Amino acid sequence: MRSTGEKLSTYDSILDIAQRLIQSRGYNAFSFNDLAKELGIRTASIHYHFPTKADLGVALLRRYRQRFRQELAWIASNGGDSVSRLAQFAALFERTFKTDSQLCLCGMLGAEVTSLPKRVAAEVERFFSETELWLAHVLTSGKRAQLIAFSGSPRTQARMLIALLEGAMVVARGMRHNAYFQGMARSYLLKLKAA
Amino acid sequence: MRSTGEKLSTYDSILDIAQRLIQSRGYNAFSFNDLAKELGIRTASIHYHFPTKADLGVALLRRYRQRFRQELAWIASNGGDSVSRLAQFAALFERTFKTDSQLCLCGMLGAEVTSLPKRVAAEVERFFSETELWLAHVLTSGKRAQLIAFSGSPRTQARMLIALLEGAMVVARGMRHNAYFQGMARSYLLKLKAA
DNA sequence: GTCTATAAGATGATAGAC
DNA sequence: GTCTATCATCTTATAGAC
Repeated sequence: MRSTGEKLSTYDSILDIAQRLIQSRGYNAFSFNDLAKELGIRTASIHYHFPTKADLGVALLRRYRQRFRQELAWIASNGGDSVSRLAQFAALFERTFKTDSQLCLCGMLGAEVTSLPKRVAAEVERFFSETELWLAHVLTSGKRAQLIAFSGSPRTQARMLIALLEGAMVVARGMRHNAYFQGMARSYLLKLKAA
Repeated sequence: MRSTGEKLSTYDSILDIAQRLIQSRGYNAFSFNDLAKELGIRTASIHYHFPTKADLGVALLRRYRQRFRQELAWIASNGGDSVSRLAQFAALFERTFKTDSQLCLCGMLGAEVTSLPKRVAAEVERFFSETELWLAHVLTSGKRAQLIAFSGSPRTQARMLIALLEGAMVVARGMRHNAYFQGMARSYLLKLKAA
């Protein structure tokens, strides 16, 4: 239990900074030196907490997946219906992008996956699998309750929504057009609503 | 005019290899050494053709944009209707991904844009702007001819399709699930068809 | 837990010979 | 156009002192 204002451990701070750097520059474009400079310590000290860069990557993704699972659990249990859950899901991505046009951590790493340590790549894979499963479940419930209408399998529909959100971040960045996100997720979700 | 079997110039070969490497690993994960090894020459020789890595990036993106424009021009002029044009557009991306699960060059660079030389980033931006414009035009024609139905602006709809395709590539890669693409673009295009 | 010192290797880049 | 030689810099990582 962490009380308000308590100073973060070096371990946690390293993960925080690494996450921000990866979401904005990518795994291959941040270094132990970047972390060391921001923290005001030496790179050797980073290696004390994370022996290799791959170890840091794995730890970061484990934390990221756990936090994301918690967000999904909260959305699933806060009383909203399926339509509202999808909107809240999309809002998670919108919120991330609003911060300095940051990508989803796994969106970035998905693009870079070929040049990533295998253990890190495996964590990325798990993130998408879990997310797809959760979304497919929401879509299935929504369809059964006749709140949502779509053709094809819930899994394909889940994939479309994830791809749309991840892609929207990538393209919005590529175009350096921050309002890009605005209409898009909304447009898509509107179409899912049963008439 | 290049006759069949004519040997590629070193200049062109460099661009070819660089493109493949960026589409599979990213701009920050390929080096002049990678190019040199594949070509059987030294890195100094690469610098003769492209003084800096940024120069190489800009030249590559100019060529990529030009080729992409030609593909779009062909699609616009080969007699198909709007629905067929959208399908052919999506097929361009599907084809790219089928080759060793490569990303769209600008999808990859869009993700990496924050750590890219400014001149390179500017080329990425142009790619997306041009593509969006072309797609919006096709969508507008299709709607006018009552072949396509959608709500919202053609531009938003164009963005959705681009985001969906770019995102699908990123996520399919992240999941190392090559069949991911299969249903998705198809599902989306089906929904666009006027009843 | 953090430091200094150090290592081995990669990277983008240049000068000048052939 | 390609080479050798060389450069400064960065990068991940380790050993051992404090």
